[in-house]
Amino acid sequence: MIMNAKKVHYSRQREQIYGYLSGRDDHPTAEQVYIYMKKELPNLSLGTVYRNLKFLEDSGKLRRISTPQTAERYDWRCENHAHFVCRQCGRVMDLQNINPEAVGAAYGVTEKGRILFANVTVEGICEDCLEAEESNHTMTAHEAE
Amino acid sequence: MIMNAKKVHYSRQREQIYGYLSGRDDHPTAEQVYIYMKKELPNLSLGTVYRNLKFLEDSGKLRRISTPQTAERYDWRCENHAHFVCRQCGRVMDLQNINPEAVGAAYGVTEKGRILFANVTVEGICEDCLEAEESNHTMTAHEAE
DNA sequence: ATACCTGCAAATTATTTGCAATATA
DNA sequence: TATATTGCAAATAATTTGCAGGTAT
Repeated sequence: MIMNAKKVHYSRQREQIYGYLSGRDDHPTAEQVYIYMKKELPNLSLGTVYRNLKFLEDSGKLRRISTPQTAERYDWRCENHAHFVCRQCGRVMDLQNINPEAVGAAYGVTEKGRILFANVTVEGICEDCLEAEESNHTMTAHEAE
Repeated sequence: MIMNAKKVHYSRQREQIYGYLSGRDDHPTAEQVYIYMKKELPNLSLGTVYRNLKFLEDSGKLRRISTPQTAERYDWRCENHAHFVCRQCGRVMDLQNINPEAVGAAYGVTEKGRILFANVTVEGICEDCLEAEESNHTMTAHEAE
């Protein structure tokens, strides 16, 4: 049976949350969005942020990315693309686009299921953290393990 | 300065948790491990399960895998390999092994950071869920969106 | 004997949800 | 006016942690 599609009302909160996210390349968490937006909308609530992030995700305007860290991050670039995550500082950087079917083929998806998306996240230590670590070592000598 | 390495004591809990995980190919969550282990060790506590999973992960005997679902899953296969996750039933299946450097190269890691690991997860609907969905459709006619 | 580990319960963290009030269509 | 959306606070879910007692070395 036809589900009566609920009509979407405009909301300034939703607009601004999307506006904040779009264009940036640093994949903020819900909390980060909240803290920033609070400056412009002082009585914004965290629940509203979560609700709108989910709404925007469901309507295909945002993508949620799960990293080995706890909190989810949000990305306005919706084409399927890879990420690099620094294990030290947690930064998430964009890499190239991905063809999910191709990834499935490359890594041996054998069954006849439907492929919708491929999550490719390269983990490591970013250049900056690596440098910081090195200069740290030269100063304090060797650490044991 | 040399950190006095703490010596590891044997514990039956740790042994059995690892024993339970190793060999299986369905990637249980901490809760699932707990529920099962409880049968053999009736006064096992969930905290102990978490502590040991983390211990085993840190000592390189288990790998933790983050899927789009909430709870973390644990995998005794530690070589870097890809997974297929069904968005419907949540099942996680093993795919082929991965060379993290190769993935980095393939998707354009440009900076000189260190590459440690690559997370490749193909998302989709598995064969079983697809069939269930289809037989459902033939019975109940079309759904609108 | 010492230090690691456990069970238990309370604490944290991330996210979701019920509800009355408010804004949009 | 009807209903989507909000703010607030309470509720969940997943995981972590402090502590007192138990266990391995």
